[in-house]
Amino acid sequence: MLTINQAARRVGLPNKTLRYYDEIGLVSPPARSASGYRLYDEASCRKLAFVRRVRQFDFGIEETRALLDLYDNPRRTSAEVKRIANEKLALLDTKLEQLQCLRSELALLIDACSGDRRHDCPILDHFDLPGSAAAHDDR
Amino acid sequence: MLTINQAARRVGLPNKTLRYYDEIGLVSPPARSASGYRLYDEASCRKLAFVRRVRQFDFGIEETRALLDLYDNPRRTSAEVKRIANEKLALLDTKLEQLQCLRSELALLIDACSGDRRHDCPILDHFDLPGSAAAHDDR
DNA sequence: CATAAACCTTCCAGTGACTGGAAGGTCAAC
DNA sequence: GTTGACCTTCCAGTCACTGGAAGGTTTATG
Repeated sequence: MLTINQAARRVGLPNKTLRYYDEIGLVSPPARSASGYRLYDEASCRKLAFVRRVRQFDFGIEETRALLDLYDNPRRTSAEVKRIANEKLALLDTKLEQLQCLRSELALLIDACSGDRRHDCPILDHFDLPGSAAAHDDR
Repeated sequence: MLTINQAARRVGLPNKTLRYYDEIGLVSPPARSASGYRLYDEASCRKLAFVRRVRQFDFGIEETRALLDLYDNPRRTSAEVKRIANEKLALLDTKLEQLQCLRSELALLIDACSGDRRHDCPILDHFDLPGSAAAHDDR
């Protein structure tokens, strides 16, 4: 049985996070020592590592809990898991698309920017309101 | 002069966010009515829209504040802005790389998953601890 | 002029997923 | 036996809002 810091090192999470996961009932240590120390076994460490991996994939805590339930439940079918994973993949794709769009816009702006001591800057101009140029130009 | 909801509609942000930006001193309305209503003018709307765009690029509030200071300050050089934008671009690239990595991993797992009524699932197996197989196999 | 609705105000609480710190108990080494 | 590393709980803070309650104001209509 591992104490909290040993388990934390083993699975690569901060001990505060393990306490938090215990608190919210996501992964609780299977035992406590006589003096109240959390004691993690192999199975709970695997769950923690599982949670860490799932979290890296940007699943929220409740999604992670659902996945963990499936992981825990030997009667779950792979179809259930696949459905959840597919939903997440779609979300991930949307996010990626948005980020890529931002990335290329920002890169374009940087390209357009002289980066010298001049005071006009296409980066800042770009962030302006549509129609605010009119406020400058038309009045 | 626009009231808070008019300004909010104009720049495409919730009125709560405008109040929040006022509270933290990011963008404050230039005036209040006799009865205390926030009154936004053209310039403050432009700043709000600027902030919205910048936030879409995933800059934090303090980065946004820095950018807004530059936007506000006619003596800033484009070099300053370019430096900040370049830093952000690098961050964005890192984030994109990580997400793409996650995406392809997840896609592979979904591919490998039978998605039927069977109980073994490569998606779940994948999230397992490295070395946990040993715990199953070796004991 | 009364009233209803649609606004506006401030203040307080909650979100998600932790993170930090204080106050205090426990354990291993020298 | 005392230092120092570790453990506990509890409370507060983070970020960038978001929601709601309680109450004041403005506008439109009867």
